[in-house]
Amino acid sequence: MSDTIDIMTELEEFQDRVYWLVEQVPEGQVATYGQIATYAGSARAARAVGNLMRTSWTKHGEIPWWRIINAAGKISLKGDLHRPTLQKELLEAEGVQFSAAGRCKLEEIRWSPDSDFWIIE
DNA sequence: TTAGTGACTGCAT
DNA sequence: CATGCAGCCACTA
Repeated sequence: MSDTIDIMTELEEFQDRVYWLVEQVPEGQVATYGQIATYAGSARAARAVGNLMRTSWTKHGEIPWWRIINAAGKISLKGDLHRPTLQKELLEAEGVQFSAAGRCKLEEIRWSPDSDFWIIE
């Protein structure tokens, strides 16, 4: 019984962690779905992270959802038709540049948890 | 509780 | 590079 409760708790925490992590990504930097999934505790839940961004980005106005892109350094084009355009505009407004192929230099602007990440409880 | 779904990812072609 | 494909996982109805 406590097992079931623990599992449910973990799932809820995963979701909350994802939102929290996304909030940590600073302006001008980006993070990948897989990255967020990893730091949230489930390295292979990248797809699930994408789902969370898809289903509730409008409900979390404080979350910089546009700073989350795919591992190829590109903006995911699936789903909503207008969101990709808006996402690109928002990122470019922060100084993120995209190649003609729609790819940004992930190696240079990828966010990584620094000291304060571990200090915050 | 089960089955379907998708803003993903790494590897092969 | 661009596609295709199978594996993965949390969310939802």
